[in-house]
Amino acid sequence: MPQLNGGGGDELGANDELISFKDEGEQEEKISENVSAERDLDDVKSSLVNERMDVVRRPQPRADLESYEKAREYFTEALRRQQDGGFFKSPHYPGYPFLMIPDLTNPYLSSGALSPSARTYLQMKWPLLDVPGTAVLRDSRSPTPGQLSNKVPVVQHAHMHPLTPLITYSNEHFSPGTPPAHLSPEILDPKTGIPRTPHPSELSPYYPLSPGAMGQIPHPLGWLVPQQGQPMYPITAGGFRHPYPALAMNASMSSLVSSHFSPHIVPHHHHGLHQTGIPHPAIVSAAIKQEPNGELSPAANTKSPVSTKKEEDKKPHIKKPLNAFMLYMKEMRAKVVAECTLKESAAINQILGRRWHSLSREEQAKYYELARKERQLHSQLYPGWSARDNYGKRKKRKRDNKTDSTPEDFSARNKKPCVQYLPQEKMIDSPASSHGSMLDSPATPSAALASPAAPAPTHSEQAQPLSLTTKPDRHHHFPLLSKPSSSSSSSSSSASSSSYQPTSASGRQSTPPLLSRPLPLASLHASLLSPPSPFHQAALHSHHALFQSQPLSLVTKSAD
DNA sequence: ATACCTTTGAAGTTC
DNA sequence: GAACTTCAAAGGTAT
Repeated sequence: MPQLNGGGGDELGANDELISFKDEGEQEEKISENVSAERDLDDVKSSLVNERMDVVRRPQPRADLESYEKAREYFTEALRRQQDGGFFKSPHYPGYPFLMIPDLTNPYLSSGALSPSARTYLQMKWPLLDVPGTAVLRDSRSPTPGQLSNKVPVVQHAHMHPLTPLITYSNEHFSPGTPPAHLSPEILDPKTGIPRTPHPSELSPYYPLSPGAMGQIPHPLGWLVPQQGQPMYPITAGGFRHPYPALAMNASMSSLVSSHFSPHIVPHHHHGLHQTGIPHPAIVSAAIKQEPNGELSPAANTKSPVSTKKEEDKKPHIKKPLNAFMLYMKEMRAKVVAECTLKESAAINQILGRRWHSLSREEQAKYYELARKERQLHSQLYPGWSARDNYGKRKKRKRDNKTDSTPEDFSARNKKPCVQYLPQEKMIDSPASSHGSMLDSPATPSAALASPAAPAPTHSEQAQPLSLTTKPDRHHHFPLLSKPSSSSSSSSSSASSSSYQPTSASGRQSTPPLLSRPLPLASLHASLLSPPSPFHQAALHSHHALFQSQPLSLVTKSAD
């Protein structure tokens, strides 16, 4: 079980890291094949660097600074704390259950105020920690909704548990403009905008309960209870068992959770509610997303086409549970964004992707475990839900080619050139102690950890140019435990060499199955040659497939 | 206004 | 069972 101060934290905050990001961006820009582009890139880089430095060096501003500045300040402070080994020493997820903390970044709670949430969260999160309460309060109260922009969460996350945001399936509902909930007994219904009085069940869990008291309440989801065997969630057996309290707490749903909720509070529609009557963050208003083609879900009844379609439209969109990487992204995005000036999600994601690979096995294992639990919760909440239900709900990507995309086409398709991967980042990213990892099995992290065979993935990646352009071929990934426990079989073993996971062998969505990132073939082969651990075998297998399927691209790319 | 981009992983579909 | 597709988050960018 991960401990609070556990290890390897991927401490971000380091200035070096920032630099690496910058470089990355630079490289990304370099993608352009022409020199002029590089020049532009340099310019951009310079500006980015300067900006970055500003952020890093900027003296701690005071309250009178602009919201943006404040945001940064907070973030900086958070980073400092992390580095100081304080509160956020490292992102551990001992308490996956934290995700269940009601109201945490609750997208439905228009109160928007992070304050109560944050406070509650902190209190619950580390009930045993000897954390200065003032500090907690100070952090949580700070940015008022008005001060924060919609992107506030980014900053706020820095103060919250890294995973807190993970649970919020739909942040889009977050309303920064409303007053902090803790300032008023009233809670605005996110949908109706009508103020309502929070039900005791909504508040009691957090506010009234002292950290110590909370531990006395057995958590219904024992498996979620984390560290030190201390139940952190004040969820009573008879009461609120929702695995996603955050959701349940949301204005409209919280009342539903209670047996004596006020009818007027209940949304006129039941969409978004689990059969248990408990809402889930994954539920998105049907209005937001609806099936273009009117596809019916299995649950659809047999009504006339018209009515059915209507029903369909009203049906809540239950989002897929986040996978390990998504969880990681949610957590780290804020940091990356704060550390560098990059704003494009695509670029950020590239960085995150690399960082993900640079994570130690243990670290990744945490996310896999979280993801596994997320899936479990999700399945419990929506037994009948299938990923297929969401198919077609999103506009179809314009996927070009694929069919016609031959290796030759590949180059043409790529608008962006490959970026050289900077070793620096890797080194910085991965804890010194960590040999990079890769994967492990979420289900059995320990097993993965045990595997000595794993060559430092980081090395290979560091040495190898990474193409930001296309997706790294997943084939190179070692088997992960993607299907953790439950399902599969895969037990995966750990990964050894780089972060390659063969699990889903298939190529990624629209991108051609080409290797954008020149594979660390040498290292890969080396690793494969070594001990024939299951992991290696799997890797080998995947690679064979890879080579078979796209030999050409591989060669060409690597040559680069 | 909305799709795209970009990442990895999970799960679905297709063959 | 391999290969492929879709979606999950996110937010700037492009259309």
